[in-house]
Amino acid sequence: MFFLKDLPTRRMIESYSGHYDTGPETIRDGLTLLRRASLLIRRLDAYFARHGFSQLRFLFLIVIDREEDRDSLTVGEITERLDVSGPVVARTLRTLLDDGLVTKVTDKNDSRIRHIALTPEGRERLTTILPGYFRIIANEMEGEDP
Amino acid sequence: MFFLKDLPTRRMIESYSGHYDTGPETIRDGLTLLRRASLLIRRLDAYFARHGFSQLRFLFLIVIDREEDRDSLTVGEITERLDVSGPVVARTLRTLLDDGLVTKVTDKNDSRIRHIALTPEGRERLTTILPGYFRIIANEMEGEDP
DNA sequence: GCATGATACATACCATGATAATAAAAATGC
DNA sequence: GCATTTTTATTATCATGGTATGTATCATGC
Repeated sequence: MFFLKDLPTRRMIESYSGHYDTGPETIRDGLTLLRRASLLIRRLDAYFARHGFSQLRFLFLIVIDREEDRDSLTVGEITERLDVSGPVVARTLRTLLDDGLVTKVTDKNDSRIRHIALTPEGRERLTTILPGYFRIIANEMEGEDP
Repeated sequence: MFFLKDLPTRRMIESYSGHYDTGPETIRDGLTLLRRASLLIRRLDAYFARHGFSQLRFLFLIVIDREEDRDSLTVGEITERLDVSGPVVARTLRTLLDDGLVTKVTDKNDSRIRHIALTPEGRERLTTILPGYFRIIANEMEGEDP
C-alpha cells in the first residue's frame, strides 16, 4: 500500500529529485500509479470484508477454478500462482477448509502432496462475489466512484 | 496487495464477466494496474527493508519535511496526510522516536496536542534514502527491472 | 463552576503479510 | 538397502495493517 493522500507537487518532487537524472514527471507518474492502485485495493478489500472474505481467499479460489482440464491444484501449485509465501497459503487454506469452501485430499502416490478442490459452496461463493468485484474495478477504470 | 502472478487471459475474464456490461479489456486494464503497482510496492518495500525502514516510516518523515513555513506537524495533521489509521501513526511515531529520527513536544496551550519535528538524523536519513526510492520508481516507469 | 460532550492521542487486541525452523515423505547415492 | 539430501507442507514467531476502547484535556451549557 501507498499511504500518501496528497501527492507531492511537481515542484516538490523537483526539490527532492533535482540532482538526479530522473525527470519529475516520471516520478509523479509512478506515485500516481501507486496511489490509484492503492485506492482500488482499498475498495476491493472493503468489498471483500463486507462479504466476510479477503482478496487472498478470493484469488485462492479463482486459481483453482480457472485451471482448465483439472478441478484441483496442489498446495505448491497454488503457491506458485499466487504471489504470497507458503505459510500464508497454508493458513488461508485452513480458513477455507474450516468454512467448507475447499477440500483437501492427500495424493495416492506421494503422500506429501495435497490436492485442493472447490466445494459446491466454494464455487457458489465465487460466483456470488465476482460481479461486484468486476464492477468495482470497472468503475475505477472508468474514473467513477462507486 | 494484489497477489496473482499471471493475469487471467481475455477469454478467461470473458467467461467470468460475460454476463455483465463491463468490457473484458477494462477489467484486464484494472488487473494490470493492480499487478504493476503491487510489484512496484514490493520493490520499494524491499528497498526500505534493506535500510531498516518502511514505506510508512519514510512517508511519515516526508510529510513533515515537505510542509512549508513550518518544521513540525501535530499527530493529527500527520494522520490527515497519511492514509492510515491513528493507532498506526501512533505506533510508527514511537518507533521513529526510539530511533531518534523525530522529536515530540507537547503544545503549550493545549496539552493534548503533540508537535512532531524531524531531528537532524531524521532529515539525513531521508536524504540518504530518497535517491534510491526515486530511482526504483523511475526504473519501473521506464519498464526496466532494476 | 461543574457536569457533559468533544477532541487528541494512546493502548489493547485482532488479521494477515513475512521469514525461520520443523516434520514427514520421497529421491538419491554409495 | 540404508544414510543423506531434497521436496512438500506446516508450525512458530515477528511486523504491521486494522477496529474498538481508554485516558487526558479542552470546550460548552446550565
